[in-house]
Parts: sequence; C-alpha cells; structure tokens
Amino acid sequence: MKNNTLGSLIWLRITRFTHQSNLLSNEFLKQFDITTAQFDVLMQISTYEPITQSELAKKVTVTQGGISRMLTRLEKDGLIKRKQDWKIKTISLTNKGREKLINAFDAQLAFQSSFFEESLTEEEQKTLYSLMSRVQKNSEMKMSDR
Amino acid sequence: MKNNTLGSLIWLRITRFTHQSNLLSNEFLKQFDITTAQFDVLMQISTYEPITQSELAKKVTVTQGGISRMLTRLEKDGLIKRKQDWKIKTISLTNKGREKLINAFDAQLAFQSSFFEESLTEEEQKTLYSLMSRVQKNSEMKMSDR
DNA sequence: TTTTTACACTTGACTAATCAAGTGACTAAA
DNA sequence: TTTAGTCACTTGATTAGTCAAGTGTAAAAA
Repeated sequence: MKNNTLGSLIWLRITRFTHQSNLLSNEFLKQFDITTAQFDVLMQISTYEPITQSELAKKVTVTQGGISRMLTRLEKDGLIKRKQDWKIKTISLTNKGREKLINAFDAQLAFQSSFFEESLTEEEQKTLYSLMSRVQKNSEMKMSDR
Repeated sequence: MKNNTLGSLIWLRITRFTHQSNLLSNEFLKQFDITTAQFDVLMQISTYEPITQSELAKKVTVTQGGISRMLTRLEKDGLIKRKQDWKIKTISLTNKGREKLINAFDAQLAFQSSFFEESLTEEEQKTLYSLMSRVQKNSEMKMSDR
C-alpha cells in the first residue's frame, strides 16, 4: 500500500465536510421542523411546480424509489400534495409547505454560506466555486455515461 | 426569497459531487465486494489497530451507535474482530479483512484521485486541497463547540 | 458493604438512500 | 380483441446513519 495521493486527501476533506455540515444543517433546521434533505426537495418543487416525480428525482439526483418515499413523508406532514393527472403524478406545495419554505429560506442560505464566509475571502470563494463546478461537472458526466 | 448566495452555490456543488462520487465509488468497489463506507472504516482500523470503538467512531466522524452497527456488519462478513478486553472492545482486522483492504487500496485511491486529476491541473488540485482543508477545519470547529 | 456514578457499548425508532422486482394504466402490434 | 410493451410510480430488502434510552461493568462515595 503506497502513500496517500493528493486526490484522496481532497476527497477525504470534502467527504468529511459534507457529513459535518449536513449534521449541523439538520440541527439548524430543527427550528423549522424540517431536515436538510426535505429543504432541498421543497426548494426544487417550489422552483418547478407543478412537476412530475421522475423530473423531480432528476433535479435532486435521487432515484425514483428515493423520491417516492421522500414525498410520502412530506405528504404525511402536509407540506406537498400529489395529484393523479392522467397516469402521472403531479407534485406541488401546499400552503403549509410554501410557508415553511419561505420561513426557512433566507436563514438556511445564510447558514450554508457561513461555512465559506467564515473561512475564506470573497476571492477564494469564487476560486472554490469555479474549481468545484468543474469537478462536479466531471462527475456528472461520469454518471451519465455508465 | 432573495437570490442565491455564492456560498449556497458552492454548497450545492459540493453536496452533488459528494453524492455522485459516492455512488460511482460504490459501483467501483463492487468488484471487491465492499462499500465506500466500509472501505473508509477498514482503512482507519488498519492504520490504528488495535483501537476501541469510541476512538474509531471519532476517526470516521460517526456516532457510537453508527459505528456499533457498522462493525456488526463487518464482523458478520468476517472482515474484523471485536475482542472484549477488560470492559472495552478492541477492534482489529482479520486476515480476510486485511487482504481485502490491500487488494482494494491502490485501485480505490486511484479511483478517488481520478475525479480531480481529470478535471484540474496539479496546481489547481493543491489550491482546492488548501481551500477545502480550511473549510473543513472550520466546520469541525463548529461541530466541537455545540 | 451497598449505592451511585461513569463509561463503553447496544438497541429501538426513525430518516434517507440504493437496487430490483412488482403494480397499474395506457399504447401498439398480432 | 387479445397480448405484449412501455412508462410512472411503489415497495421489499438492505446499507448507513441519527438520537436517545437501555445494559453491563468497574470504580468511587455512602
């Protein structure tokens, strides 16, 4: 077993950061009685509603099965509604869901941003964004040609 | 709802990348009959063995409960062994676990690195590493003072 | 000596995701 | 008109994690 590569060190940092910031974010969002994953889904619905489940699944990069269960939970909490239109199901926010999202939106974005604003300058954040964009696009490409 | 901040855009890229690269990595590691999370744990055990469960939990940034379940799975597969020493349990690799890790190690590190090597220059990778290190350390700090 | 405290670990209830097999409804070929 | 196919969605089995309450053992206090 040879030594750690630069790439594997970056990978570890990114993985750890994602895990930690997710935990902190879930803790933060508890005041709105919502999780990070749910916030993500609600955001996408509010942007694209009315939207089908399969389209939504693609937007949040989750499988059909994953989105099905997630929506079941959100529906149970009364945040979204599914309507059987023809043979597909159309998703939209309920008033309760819309309210919850509006309440959480600014706070959550500020919270997410704080991770970077606290540790990097504006210039460095721009650099990080451009580097991560390229890395992420590359992995997206790898996903599609499987 | 005001517009997206720079930080929230970075956050999205990082989150998506982590999710995608994890899926791809799990797919890749199937040839070794192991998952990304398991590889991570085996790596830490091999570096620090013999190690207690609570120490290990800290190394892989997972809760006590999480590591307990993970080790149950790894033990069931015969990759690690737990020994009740005094009142604490000491974890170490079995021969099977050590072999599996040695087999997968180089390939997995090369796989992880490929994400960055394919999309960034050596110089850019160094920049990304230094930026992500600072961001991750900041989130680690936030984790500890809760 | 009994009782409390502290620590290491486990477990139950839950969220969130995967894959793969299973429904249910409409569409097109036999 | 029956049959086969396709598409959108659901569901069962599994992995992986959280939190919080529970268990068992050893040391310290009563």
